[in-house]
Amino acid sequence: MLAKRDKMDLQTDKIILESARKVFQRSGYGGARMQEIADKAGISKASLHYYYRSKDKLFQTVFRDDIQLFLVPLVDILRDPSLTLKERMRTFVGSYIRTLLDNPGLPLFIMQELSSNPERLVSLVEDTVPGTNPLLAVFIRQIENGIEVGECNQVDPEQFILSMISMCVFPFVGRPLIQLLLRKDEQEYRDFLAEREKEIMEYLLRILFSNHRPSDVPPN
Amino acid sequence: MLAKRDKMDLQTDKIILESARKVFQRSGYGGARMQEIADKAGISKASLHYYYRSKDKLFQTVFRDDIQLFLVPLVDILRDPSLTLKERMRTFVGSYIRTLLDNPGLPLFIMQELSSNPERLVSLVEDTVPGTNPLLAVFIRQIENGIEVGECNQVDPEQFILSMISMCVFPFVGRPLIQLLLRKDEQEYRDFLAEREKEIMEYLLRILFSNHRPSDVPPN
DNA sequence: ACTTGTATTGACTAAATGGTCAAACCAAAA
DNA sequence: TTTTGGTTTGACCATTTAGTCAATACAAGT
Repeated sequence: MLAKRDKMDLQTDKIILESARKVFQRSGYGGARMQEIADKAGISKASLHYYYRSKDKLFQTVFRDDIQLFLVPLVDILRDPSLTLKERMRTFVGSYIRTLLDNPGLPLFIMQELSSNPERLVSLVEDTVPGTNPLLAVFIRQIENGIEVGECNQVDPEQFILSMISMCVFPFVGRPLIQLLLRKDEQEYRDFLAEREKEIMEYLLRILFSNHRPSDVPPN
Repeated sequence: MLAKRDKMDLQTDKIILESARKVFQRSGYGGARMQEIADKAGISKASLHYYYRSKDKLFQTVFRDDIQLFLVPLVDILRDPSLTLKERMRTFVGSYIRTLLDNPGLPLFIMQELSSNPERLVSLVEDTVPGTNPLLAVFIRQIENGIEVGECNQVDPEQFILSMISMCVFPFVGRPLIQLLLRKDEQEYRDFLAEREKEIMEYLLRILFSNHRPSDVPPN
């Protein structure tokens, strides 16, 4: 009775989504078991099906939420027209690493499912991110402009952006392996990732601005 | 009869491993189906069990091979004592991107399985890579040395190495998503990745050597 | 107290899945 | 030709899994 009330207050369907998210993230769609999700949510498997008719429906809901969580900050920052080049980079790196510190399992899950079922990509991504077309256009334009006026070094804008994303995301995707290579425990690795924001920015500035020196990080 | 001979010549167990690799890479351990592996290898499920007694045994074999393929070049280059700093970086990036171009699905598979079953990590990785201890020691020492003598910029060696690995590996892990963002088809993306080797080296040199200018790429 | 609409579950089903086995197959040795 | 050894498979089994359903519990309105 009390238990039931508690669940009601916490919204059973939200609890289910949280449990499902964990199980799907760890095992993928094929490896996930409805029973395990039900157990983790503290309900029966029948109740689980009462809320979400099928495994597929449940997965769709979880995946849609996750891909949105993963893409929205990226997209918003990448094409915000009011940001300068340096601001855009700094905002992206900071915001992204913070998002991922809160959801460490997110990228690997999305990559795995997208890779094993690429068809879902088109419909869901274009569903989540309206107007995919000019996603990187603003960013690329800014870099090209910087090169033209001689402020920036010659870089391929696409390669540069991919490098920025790589440096932010990969430490979360490859976490177990890197953690072993660097011989760090959970807490040490978290600290290492938090430190990483500053370090990445430093790298990006050095790549892009040949006259950049460590001292001119704080201003701007 | 002919079919059977063909299979014999090509070593049935090798065919099985190739099929299993593909299925495991796409679906993970939990999502993979023995029937699908058998079908892809052109044999019956019973034959599949004749060669590899259980799904677990088959997976172990595939995974062991893959993690070796993934780690050996990394390890060998990272601690080869005869390489200079720049040589080490150049060799690593070149060799690694080429390895991954031949096995694009490798990193994501390893990351996924390592993440859902981290215990396997310790035993298998330390099994595959003997003496994990001084893996990054040589590399880190070289960077620290370069900083001391004023040749290199101030960087955290661990963060720098992680960035190098990230830029090489992530484009393969995040392939479907990035391919969509950059609007490239298969061939365009392959070309993009092949180009990437030069671009990454340029970035790494700029990060590490403040006096580096685009012109001094070719010599050493 | 009775009704009503929602939430919950134990028991069940049908299909899928990993795994087994005896029988058949086949090339090469005897 | 017969035997022998490894190879292959159809049929089968036990277990697991997603999904169903009738029965129950329960809070709220009447």
